[in-house]
Amino acid sequence: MIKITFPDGSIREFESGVTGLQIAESISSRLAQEVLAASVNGETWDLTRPIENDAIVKLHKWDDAEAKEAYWHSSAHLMAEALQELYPGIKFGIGPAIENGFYYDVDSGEGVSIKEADFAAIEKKMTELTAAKQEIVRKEISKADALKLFSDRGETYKVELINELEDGTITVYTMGNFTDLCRGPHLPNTSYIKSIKILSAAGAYWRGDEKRPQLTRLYGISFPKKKMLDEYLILLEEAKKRDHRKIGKELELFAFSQTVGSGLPLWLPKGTQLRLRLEDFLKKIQREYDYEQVMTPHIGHKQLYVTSGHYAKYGKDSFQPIHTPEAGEEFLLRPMNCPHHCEIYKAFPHSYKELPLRLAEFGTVYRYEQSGELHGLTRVRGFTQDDAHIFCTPDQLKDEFMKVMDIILIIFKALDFENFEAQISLRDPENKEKYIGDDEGWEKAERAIIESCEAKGMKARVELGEAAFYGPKLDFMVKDALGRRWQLGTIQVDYNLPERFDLEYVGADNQKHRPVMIHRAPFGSMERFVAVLIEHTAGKFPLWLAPTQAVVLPVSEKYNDYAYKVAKTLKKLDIRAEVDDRNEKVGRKIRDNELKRIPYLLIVGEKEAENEEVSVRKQGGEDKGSVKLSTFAAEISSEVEKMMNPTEILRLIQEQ
RNA sequence: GCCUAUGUAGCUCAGGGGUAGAGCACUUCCUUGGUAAGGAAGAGGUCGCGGGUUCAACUCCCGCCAUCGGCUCCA
Repeated sequence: MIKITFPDGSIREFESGVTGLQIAESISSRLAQEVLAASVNGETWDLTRPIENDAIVKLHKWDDAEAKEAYWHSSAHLMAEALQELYPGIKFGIGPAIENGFYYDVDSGEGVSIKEADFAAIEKKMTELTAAKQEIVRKEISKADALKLFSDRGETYKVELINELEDGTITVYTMGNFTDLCRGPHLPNTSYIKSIKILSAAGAYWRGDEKRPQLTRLYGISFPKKKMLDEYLILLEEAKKRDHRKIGKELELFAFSQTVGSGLPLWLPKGTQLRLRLEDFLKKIQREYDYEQVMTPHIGHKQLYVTSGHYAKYGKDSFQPIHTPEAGEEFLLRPMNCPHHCEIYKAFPHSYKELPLRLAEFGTVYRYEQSGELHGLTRVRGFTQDDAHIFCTPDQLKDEFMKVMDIILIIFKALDFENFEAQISLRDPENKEKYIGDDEGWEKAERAIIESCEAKGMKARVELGEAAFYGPKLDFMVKDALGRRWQLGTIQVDYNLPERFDLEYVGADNQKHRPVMIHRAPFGSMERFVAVLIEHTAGKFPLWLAPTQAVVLPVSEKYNDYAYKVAKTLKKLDIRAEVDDRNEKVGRKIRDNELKRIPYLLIVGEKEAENEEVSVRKQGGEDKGSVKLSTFAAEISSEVEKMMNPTEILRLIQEQ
């Protein structure tokens, strides 16, 4: 007999060799139906794998991540089995469970490609296999046997994987005629998988290496109930409606032109208004935090980037130099603002008394992103960073770093970005040559970031090898409508550029010292931030950001003049209003999708026109009745003012 | 850059070797104290761009450009 300890601390005895499924059956038949995987001493196991010794056991139902992983992983195998039947000779790469569903990388052979049109057949075959209720059987095998098994079948990709594994740790899983190299865990049999959808096919390089063959990656998802699949598909549809590219077009925020160039966004009047509001908000915060605004050109002499190290690292993959007609000089479109700001620092000598010096600029930069990488406003070739560079003494670094964290938190709070993830990106210790600068500087910088996060109580994931080539950083990531992660705010410590630009200050000891630099961009870039903001709000912006804050609706043609007068008066008070005039010959009707997103509707008719009033209705909210135009304007202004108050927001954060 | 798909009216999309279609939007008129209102009439397209095949190409073939979903990359 063995002792099984449950999560609630209770202990029960079972025969040695009992399985997770049997334990579930002993508790209740309903649990046995719903359980999908088991954790044994913290490791996820197949439900059918015998437990030989005393163990702590937790049973996982669908809602646990462990259960979903086993479920989708088995689904990936099921898809592979179906593919093996449909495409004889197909070779398999890897096929894991992912955040939403699973994929399998396959090589369908010369001249054979699996396309969207084939999905239905694959789904059908998979469904057949689930109906067959095939047992999924785990087996431990020796490395030699594994190599033989897979090389006999010509599974070159699997053989490569096996070669890297330790003998004695190798397991395979078999279902029907399909056997796959796999660590597991898996479902007991294929009948658990009920509703299946193949979602997309895409190319993916073997082992993520663009020099190696490109396999076909088939993405799919599966659920234990048809209703869950339907709900998921509806969710995807809903997410597509929030796509910033769609809403950006509907609300006339931004556009692209083939003639201007791909990845070069054009900000339309309303989008520009939205963006300027965000910029004003940040400027206001920066005034409180003692930043100074600067302005620098969009191009710089090639030598500037040679000095900064950017040219050596990225010169060939950037927009190529601009040449002058006579002097034969070379200028680059700037890929970043820091070198310019370093030159500002160098323009005058500095005393320790002036530090920290915080130079801020909404600086537009140009980067030649690969054509396949461009994506709406989130990945573009010309964009504006809400950049600032802080030059400080080493002693001031941590304090400055934490102040920048505050700014980012204020912004995320003000815009209700609750679900951000913080990531500390450090150097890859294995590949130090990829980075510029000495070990000591790197270690100091990395320590400063980690300690700041600790001091602020910020939970951050640490990623090795994700640092910028000139220094470690703390990034803030937010998901878009479809769950894709985008990096927004970033804070980067840099001991390196001050060295390269030979930046100095005179200390209290009257000696020259090297300042430390912090690069930071709370929004990241205005383009990407606005994109994510659009997807978060589905284009229904808070009042203070709304591209149009009120729409004026005359009840009939007689009151058109008054409606236009109202809109004009409001605009003078910095409240953006438009007239939706159904009779006006030259006017543009407000699109219905847009109308729903405008916070206030102002209805004007005879009574209002006589008394200089408007009849106010809040979208999706109460009818405020008729009020004086000036009263309405004052109310909106004070509401906007309140929402744009950084000290108030900081107070709110500290209260939590 | 690579793999898959797509490009037809302002928008969403259908179509198909022989003069280009729908719904919504737009214009005019009638009706309307209104939040995707109804009726009637009308206007709107070099079918992404460039070649080729053909008596004839928006449709078939080739190349390019742009876009979607991924991969790689990401200062």
